[in-house]
Amino acid sequence: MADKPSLPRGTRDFGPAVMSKRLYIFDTIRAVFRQYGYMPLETPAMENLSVLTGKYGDEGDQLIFKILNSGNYLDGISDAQIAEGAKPLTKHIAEKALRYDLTVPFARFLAMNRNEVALPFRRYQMQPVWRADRPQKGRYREFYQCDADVAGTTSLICEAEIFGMIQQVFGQLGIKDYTIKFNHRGILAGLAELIGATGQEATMCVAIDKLDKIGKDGVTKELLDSGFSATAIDLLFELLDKPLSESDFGQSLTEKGFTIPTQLLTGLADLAQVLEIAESLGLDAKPLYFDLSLARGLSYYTGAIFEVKINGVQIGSVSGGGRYDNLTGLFGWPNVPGVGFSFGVDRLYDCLQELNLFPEAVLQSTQVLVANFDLEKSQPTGLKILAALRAAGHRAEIYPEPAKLKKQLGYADAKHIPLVILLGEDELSTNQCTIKNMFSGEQKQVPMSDVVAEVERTMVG
RNA sequence: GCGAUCGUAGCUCAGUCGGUUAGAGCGCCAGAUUGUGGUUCUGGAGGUCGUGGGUUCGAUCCCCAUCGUUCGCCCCA
Repeated sequence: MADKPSLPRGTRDFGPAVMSKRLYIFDTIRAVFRQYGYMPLETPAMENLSVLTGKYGDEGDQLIFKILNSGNYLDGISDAQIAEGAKPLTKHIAEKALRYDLTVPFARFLAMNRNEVALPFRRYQMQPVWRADRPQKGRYREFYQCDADVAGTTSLICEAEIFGMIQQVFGQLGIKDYTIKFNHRGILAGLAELIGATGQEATMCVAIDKLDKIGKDGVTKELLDSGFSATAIDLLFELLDKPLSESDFGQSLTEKGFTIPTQLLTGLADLAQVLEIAESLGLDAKPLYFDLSLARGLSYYTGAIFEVKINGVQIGSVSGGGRYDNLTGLFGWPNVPGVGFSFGVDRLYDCLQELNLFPEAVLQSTQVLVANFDLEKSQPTGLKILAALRAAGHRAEIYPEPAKLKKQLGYADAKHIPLVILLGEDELSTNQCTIKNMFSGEQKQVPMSDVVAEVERTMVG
């Protein structure tokens, strides 16, 4: 036997059954993005390495998949350079790399096309990204991101509309019980200022973000290790102590006699306005929760941040995003603000699977199979019916070789084909055909001229 | 980058305290049933037990290495 083929670790094939379900999710999301005026964008799988490095921090740079130069990539490399080790050598032998996310390529695109894009520019992008990470549960080295961003506006309408898109996508996918948690980086920065840790909000945020994972003691330890004072940490937890809403939070701070930092006030005002716009848009306020402990890891967020969790399943957040001030600055186009979010398709898939929310129709590839008893005799009629069904817009196929009926029906069964048209001598001689419903087992003889109409009637019922 | 875990049929896994010919379920193919699938029964195909080395009279089993898997930490989606 030849060597068994295998896949690089952290990558997957998506077979037809899985793909059908994935496409259902992609199609739903795409339709909603378009409805909100977002335009499609695709960028190359590979970027110049210099575009990607330095954007994700040291750890991120390590996780970028580099592409070895073509030809003799050691040409012009001196022994001294080799002696320096792998890291400094990388940029000489690998000039290209696989994209690590969709945000940086988007920023690169904007900077390169700044004279052509009309701001505010809304784009969505659904493509795979690659990370040279160590795979584990729910983490892959190739996975899809579904991003939608709008660049060039500070309007809070965008934030509210993102909540709208999330609600619409979830509504269409049949997900009812979910929570959209939101917070604001200004509030977190203000919080840091209040506890006398100005400038250290990044460390603070990373720690807070883990609150529900490692608990209060874990966070305390991590902050102490990072050099926060015990009094600052106590104060932090006092402030974090579960305010009900963003307005209650502001109020409770005033009652406790704190002088509220400006950026905190701005954050609170922003969030209040987002909620107001959301209400005007007719959004459901129930899933929206202000959560002061939400921090999100990504450091480039500067305004509102949010994250979506589906309740009742043990799966992390399925969507998240936020506002940032300076998307394209690294590519030489300063002061372009933006806000964006993305859906985690793989996790959404797991949720729908667990909640059993994929519609039966998603699994059906072909709607009608034309079967035959004697291919030679029934072929002309079969092809005619096939063409008529396709012309009427139905997905139809003919069983292409002579085989026992048992096998043909088994094929229909395996492929979840709901209707089978049987063509044998009896049918041909009376100019009729038999339509079999594979779910109920019912059969019906109809005249050839009525086949399409009967198929349509059966599919509706 | 660190720490574990597991590699036996297409899939999920048993098993041999080291001993002739390595098993089951599911799946696949065929028949029972030459015009009827998803149920049932019968039969069949399919494995150098991840790879390389060592110990041994003898290794799928013990030891070492290597590759791969899965999971936790870091980080992240």
